[in-house]
Amino acid sequence: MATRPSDPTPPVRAPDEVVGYLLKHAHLVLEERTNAALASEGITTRDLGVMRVIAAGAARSQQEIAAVLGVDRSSMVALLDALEADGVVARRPSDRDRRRNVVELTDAGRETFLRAERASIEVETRLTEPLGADGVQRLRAALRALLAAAGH
Amino acid sequence: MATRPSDPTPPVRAPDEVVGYLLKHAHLVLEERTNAALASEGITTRDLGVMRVIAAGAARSQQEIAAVLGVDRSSMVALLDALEADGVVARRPSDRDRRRNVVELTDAGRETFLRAERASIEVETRLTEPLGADGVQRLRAALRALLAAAGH
DNA sequence: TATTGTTATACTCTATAACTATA
DNA sequence: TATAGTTATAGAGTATAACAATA
Repeated sequence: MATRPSDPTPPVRAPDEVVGYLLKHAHLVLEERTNAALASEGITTRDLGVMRVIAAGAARSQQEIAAVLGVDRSSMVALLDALEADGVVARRPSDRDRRRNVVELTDAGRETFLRAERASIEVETRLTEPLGADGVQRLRAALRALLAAAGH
Repeated sequence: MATRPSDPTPPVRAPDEVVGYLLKHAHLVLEERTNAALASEGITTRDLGVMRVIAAGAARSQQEIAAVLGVDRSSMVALLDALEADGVVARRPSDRDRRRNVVELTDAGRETFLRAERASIEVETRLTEPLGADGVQRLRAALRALLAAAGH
């Protein structure tokens, strides 16, 4: 297996040459810092993700929100329970299909979202500062291309 | 940034404009495909990560391996138990400090590692194909810079 | 019959604290 | 006293399957 081009011996890669390692650790540090920045709002990075999908109008029912975030609909229930208990989102049965819940931000939720999104952007900007504005855009484009190649 | 510089209303970002969202989903799809490619070797993406740290000589004791991978030393125990039961790694007490375990790949483990790393590289290459070889290198550089900015 | 939200449940991954053996 | 590995345990986060209400 060492000599044939069709079956090469791979080099031993250092962990930080591996894209998966880099993606995982970059995500972990960004999430950790965002959580710290959102602590005063009483929400987590994941909560902000849910609120952002709602605020962006990218989804309306619980199942649609879950699909955008890539989690199961059953996992969305507890997440929305907590946000509803905090008074930042509201659920109401859809007029057109009463099986579905229309999920919306409350007035307080919109304010919380704007403050939290501002803090989140600040963390993201600070952490990606060494890349420059162009670099961040290229990073986003590369990750989107990777996801598109995977059919996402 | 719409009116007052010190207290701007953030735009409502689409989820796929958010770096954290892109990092998380890119990592998930890469891990999922790597797991599928490694299934025939009987190891997971995480197992390969551990074996890579050992193979690269980036760490020798269990605690050092755990530190490189960013997990607790107690989490490393079960991980190594499974790999040792599979016969791909071996633990022996260090001669110089008998509290520490020197962790090494067995002969079979080295072969498993080479096959698995080859499969892992193939998955990574296929998924990052639309970026081109330069694009992948720029992606790695950007993620390393981000981690370096965070002190990692 | 199929679908939405829900519940009960279990599984994976992880960390914390306490233990042991060594230093 | 401090450290490496281990164990017991608990907390997130997740999914699967079954149920009620509705389509």
